[in-house]
Amino acid sequence: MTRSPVLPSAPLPPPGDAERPIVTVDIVLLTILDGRLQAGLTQREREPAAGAWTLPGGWVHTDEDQDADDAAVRILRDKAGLESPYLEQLRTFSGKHRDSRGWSLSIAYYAMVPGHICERDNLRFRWAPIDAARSLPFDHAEILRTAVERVRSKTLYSSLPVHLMPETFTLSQLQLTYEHLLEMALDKRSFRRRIEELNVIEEIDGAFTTGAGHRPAQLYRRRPHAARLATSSSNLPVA
Amino acid sequence: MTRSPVLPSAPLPPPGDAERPIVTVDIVLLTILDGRLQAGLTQREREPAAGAWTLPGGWVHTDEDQDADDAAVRILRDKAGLESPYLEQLRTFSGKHRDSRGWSLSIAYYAMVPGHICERDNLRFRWAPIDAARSLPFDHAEILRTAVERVRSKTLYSSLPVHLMPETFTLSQLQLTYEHLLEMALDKRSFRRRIEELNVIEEIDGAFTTGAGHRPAQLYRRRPHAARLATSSSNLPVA
DNA sequence: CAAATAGTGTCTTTAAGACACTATAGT
DNA sequence: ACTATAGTGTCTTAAAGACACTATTTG
Repeated sequence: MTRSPVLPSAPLPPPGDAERPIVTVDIVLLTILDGRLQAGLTQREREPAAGAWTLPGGWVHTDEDQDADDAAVRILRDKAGLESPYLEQLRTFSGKHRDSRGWSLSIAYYAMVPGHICERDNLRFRWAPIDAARSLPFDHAEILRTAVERVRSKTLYSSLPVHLMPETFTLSQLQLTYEHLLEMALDKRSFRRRIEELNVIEEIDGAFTTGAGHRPAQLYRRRPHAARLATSSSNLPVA
Repeated sequence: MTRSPVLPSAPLPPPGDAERPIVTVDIVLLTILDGRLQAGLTQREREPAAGAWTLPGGWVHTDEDQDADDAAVRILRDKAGLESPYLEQLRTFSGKHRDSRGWSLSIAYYAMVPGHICERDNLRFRWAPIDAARSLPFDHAEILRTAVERVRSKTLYSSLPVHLMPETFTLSQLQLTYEHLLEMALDKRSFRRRIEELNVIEEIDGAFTTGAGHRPAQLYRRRPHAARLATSSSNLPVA
């Protein structure tokens, strides 16, 4: 192939800084609370939309963040007091009109934590049932909807919801979590078969629930290899 | 919840332009050629890596692109002469070290076209078998690997590969395309059952292949609703 | 009619769902 | 002994795979 006689409308030097998009990271933080899927929201401190509750987010700090994953971890630490939640990139939302300050771009993530975490009350933070969060500012409602859709569809064939569980849990508790996520009842036998095949949790030898008025249940924990920061390929059905 | 006495390390005004990341779009353009999965590459015109073959990409033009999808469409038009290929966002790659010019961010897409398209030879463009493209500059090899992985895994449960087919095609040709993608043989009966259930292609009434030394084959086409620009949720298994 | 590929019938194997049954704690 | 939930056995149903068989063209 020879040199092109006419150059395609190819990039010349990097665009002037003024034309560079605004780059942020936004996070859909999910948990199960009161038997419902809830999203973590923070209250904005300044314009635009000062005072409004939004998805936790922030600028990418090119001086301190190695990459966008890093920025997401930092933001969750600062805004929700979380140390190592399960975190995975969702997708990037961009455009001229999604933010009044100009052409902007948000690398969106979703994160999952067990219920009853995030109780630092010096934070402007609260949980909201996902149905009550339909009217978030910017395009945050769309980001939330996309994340919930992604999490629900992964729930159908993967072990993603184990990241909503506490350190130790029973199979019945895990099944309840799946049922709250999917908003449908699951068959106990099929559920247990599926989870066992996925091979992501393990029995804790000799550890059982006590004190309930019925037969004690085996306690389980996540297998250690279940990473907290996932690449998008890690929970696919096996080929 | 009351106002926080100590502000979290929250964003102050937007970072100065100099600290904004460099934002590009890169595209993994795929086709089947010579019975193998191949990627479309363009030759870089300037530093860094001038002369090297890379994934087609370019700056986001905040003045003319409505959003990142728009930028991807423009880049494919300019660099590969394509008008409406199937296009879907893959994920965003970012970091301090992926480009020598500084903290950069690439919104990666994958695109799929029928073979024997893109034959404008005033373009610095060529096809390369994906195995021969392991040593692309920047992190383009990783982006390519991620895209191929995504496409292969979607092939297992979706109709994605119909976008690699020409206007009209036979079921045997479609099966061959799946087999080239997955690098495995598929059972004819199961394949036809699956495709029929997906409901994405339709018989062309009375149109058959001719001239081959054997029984003619029914010709098919994509059903019109099969969008060329997909959101990530559109090809999921049904709930 | 021989060769080659298109397309179908149907049996086998595997996975998913339904659902009853047994197990074991607390009261 | 009764209740409530944990956990298992097993039959039924649906999906996937294997593979032989029929169909229809060209030469």
